[in-house]
Amino acid sequence: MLNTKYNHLEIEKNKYENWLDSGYFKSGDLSKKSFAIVIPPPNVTGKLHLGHAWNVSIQDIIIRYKRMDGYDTLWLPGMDHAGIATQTKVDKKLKDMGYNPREMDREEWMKCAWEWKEEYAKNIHEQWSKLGVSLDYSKERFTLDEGLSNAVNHVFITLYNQGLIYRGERIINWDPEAMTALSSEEVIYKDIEGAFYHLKYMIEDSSEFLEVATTRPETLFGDTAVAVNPKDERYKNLIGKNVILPIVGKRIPVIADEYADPEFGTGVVKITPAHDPNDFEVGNRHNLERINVMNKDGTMNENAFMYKGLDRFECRDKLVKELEKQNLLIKIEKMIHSVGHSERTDAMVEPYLSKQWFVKMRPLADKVLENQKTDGKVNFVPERFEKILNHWMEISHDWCISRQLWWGHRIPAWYKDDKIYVGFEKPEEEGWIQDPDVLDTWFSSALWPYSTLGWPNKTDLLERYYPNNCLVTAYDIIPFWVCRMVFTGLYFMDNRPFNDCIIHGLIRDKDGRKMSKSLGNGIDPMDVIEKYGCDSLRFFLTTSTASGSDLRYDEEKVKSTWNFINKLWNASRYVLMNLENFKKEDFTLDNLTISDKWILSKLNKTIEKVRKNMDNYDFNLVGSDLYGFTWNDFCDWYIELSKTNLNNTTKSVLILVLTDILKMLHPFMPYVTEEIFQKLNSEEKSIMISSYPIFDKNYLFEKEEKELEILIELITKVRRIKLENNINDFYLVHDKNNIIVNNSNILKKFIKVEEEKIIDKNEFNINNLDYVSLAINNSIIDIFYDGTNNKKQELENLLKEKERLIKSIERRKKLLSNEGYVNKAPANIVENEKNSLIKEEKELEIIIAKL
RNA sequence: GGGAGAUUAGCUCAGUUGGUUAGAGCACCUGCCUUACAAGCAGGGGGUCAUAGGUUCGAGUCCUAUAUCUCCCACCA
Repeated sequence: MLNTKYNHLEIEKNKYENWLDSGYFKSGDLSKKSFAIVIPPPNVTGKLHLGHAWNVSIQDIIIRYKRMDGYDTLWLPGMDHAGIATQTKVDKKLKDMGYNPREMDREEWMKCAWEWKEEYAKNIHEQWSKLGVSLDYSKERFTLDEGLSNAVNHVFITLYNQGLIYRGERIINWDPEAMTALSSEEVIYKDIEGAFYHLKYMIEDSSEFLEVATTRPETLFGDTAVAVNPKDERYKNLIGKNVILPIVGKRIPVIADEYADPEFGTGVVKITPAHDPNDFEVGNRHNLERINVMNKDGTMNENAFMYKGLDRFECRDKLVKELEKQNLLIKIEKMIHSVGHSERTDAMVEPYLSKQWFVKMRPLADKVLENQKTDGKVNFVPERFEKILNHWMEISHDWCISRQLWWGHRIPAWYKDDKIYVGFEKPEEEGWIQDPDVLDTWFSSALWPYSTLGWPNKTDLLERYYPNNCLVTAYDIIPFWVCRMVFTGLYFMDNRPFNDCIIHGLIRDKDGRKMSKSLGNGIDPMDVIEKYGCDSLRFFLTTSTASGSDLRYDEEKVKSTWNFINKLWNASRYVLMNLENFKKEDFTLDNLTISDKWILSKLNKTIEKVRKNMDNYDFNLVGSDLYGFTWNDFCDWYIELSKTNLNNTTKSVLILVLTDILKMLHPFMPYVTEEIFQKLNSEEKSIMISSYPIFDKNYLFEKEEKELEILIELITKVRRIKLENNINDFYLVHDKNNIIVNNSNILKKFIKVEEEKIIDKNEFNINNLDYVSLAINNSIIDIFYDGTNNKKQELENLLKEKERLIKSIERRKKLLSNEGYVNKAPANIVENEKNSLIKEEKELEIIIAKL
């Protein structure tokens, strides 16, 4: 027999291993229709957080549902090498151990990185198993494994040969700490306190000057012009003259360029083509020299003269002092401005001139935009996220894909003198040197939906599982990942990578703040699992909010989910307790009572709704339907009703309904449903491979369902009257009401009325008692009781009720006398309105009579 | 500057194409240790659906403005 309390620790033990050993997670049954999802590969940089738990729970729900519903499901696991993120962490670890990673041998360093990867991959596997996710581990991939590396090379070489990958010298976002280029998506803009430094650029052979404002004075060593707007009357006469670059003392020209905004600042801009993307463009237009003034680590180089070797910020301080001393500083204006930071190292990003590899995005992005206009588009859930994809594809700029890192796919390009060779192998000739750089980590994850299936080889897996049926991810990953999978998928596979893209939100703390290390408000899902169980966590995560919106973590809600599971547990205890001598051959659905029919009818309506919502990925709706059906219909009513008539039919219905509840809850809470399912059906191996409930219209009993609803209404009203008037002993007097006559056993139990006190009106002749009348289903039922103590209270209640009814009746009459309503509203709704009116009029009549 | 979303009970959130008296969990009040469950049972109170207009027989839902908040993008010499 089960314990009186649900013990999640006990129940969640060993089950995962059993499922795994039984091979239930494996795909490949060719007799079935396929259904595939690839997991968003977590980074091998740390522990999974609540966001991951949410993400994989959604996927597991979909996969378990489809598996039970007869599909051959592939849920392909894997992890991402996470280039810069991992390298930063490995470097930090090595530094803490006393090494200087930059002085290490590349091979040696890679060995450390692989050790790191193995360790973290192991952690992630453990966490996945704690989360109960049914991944097909036989298909697991890693972005740096051999097959995927081959796919990466194939893509790079193909795009290069087709002119969609090029190498060029551009201003890119430079992370001086990791000493690598970044893509614009990897730059996070933050508002920080900075300053506007107003400097004097003296006009050559004159005592006059131009006032130039800059936020980065240290870049003046790279200035090769100052620009004014050609239409700016103030400076028109200076165009073509020279100014003297402060400190440096050299002459630079005053040029005219539209880029200078007369409205902004002083209208004069210093032009530093090697350190600002806009200045770079201006420099191109005017053929200006590009002078790089910084080293890769953010220190100043020889072009900064005496400041050589100083950090950029130290240089700024010293330079400003010197400018002040030379009377070239006009003022320092404090300001808040937004400055780019590296997503991974948080270092202030430096716009920096360097030679990098780029993907030419325009043609690829246009292909996505075109495809979104066809039936073969990616369907976003919720739909509005399609706009995000389109928006990114519209604004997309060329993607900088080379990274000055070691951890990643080495770029398949070799150089000899000024020649470039791109291919799989090093050219045979002597003297070719491979590019030392690696590719952006998102370059490999962009291929994930098909590279994991064996592409570029034409494999059976690819044939069967591409496009994937869906992809599940958070909205913040759309620009990094979803967009890129879509354009590479369309380009290389000539088909969208997935049919549906299910978007969920971000996890926040109880007060709506983002969870972060610096705030210390992060929650470890493993702690939640320890305290409340994986089942509680999963149900909470997946049913607490509508799809696409953020979720606040609230321990109280996890707790209330635990209570729900405890309720399910105890309902199951009740069922199991009553099945001790019940054998399989005793199962029968003959002679169904009104209660049996009621619950079966409700069950089938629930199945119908649940299936619809599962298919639409509306898991919060599934959650509340199942919660309500299980707790209110099954526990509160059917189980109590069953106690009045516990024969084999009732027992069979109990088993049937509970089993279907378990099956529908199983994708959400795999462990507890498995535990109970096996106790209930000892001959079955696992709920995981049982079949999902099917809606059966033969088990819809509208008449009985309605009748029992009437009985429930009566019971609820009588209970209320009993409580309000403090009644224990009473007569239930009816007008030959069959629902009452036929269900006296139920009434006996539910409102504790003795059988002999349920009396036909014609046979009732006690006059000295008080009474309350109820209008139930077109007949009047009176409750007679000794109310000598409650006269005042009763009167009050009656007056209140009278007031309410008058108002309501008035509203309904008005509505029904409105021709537009009666003619245009759906007939059933008008009909209901009429019935309600009749009922309320009757109720009012009773009250008036009584008063 | 451009875009997306939000605003519903004390709190956190649902609310499917417009259609009975707008729902749930938690919290609150009253009464119960009723033989599955007191982490429970029974009953109850609580909402001008941000504001102002409009469309409609009918609006939380559709349209237009406004306010407040959140997020994304762009700009920021």
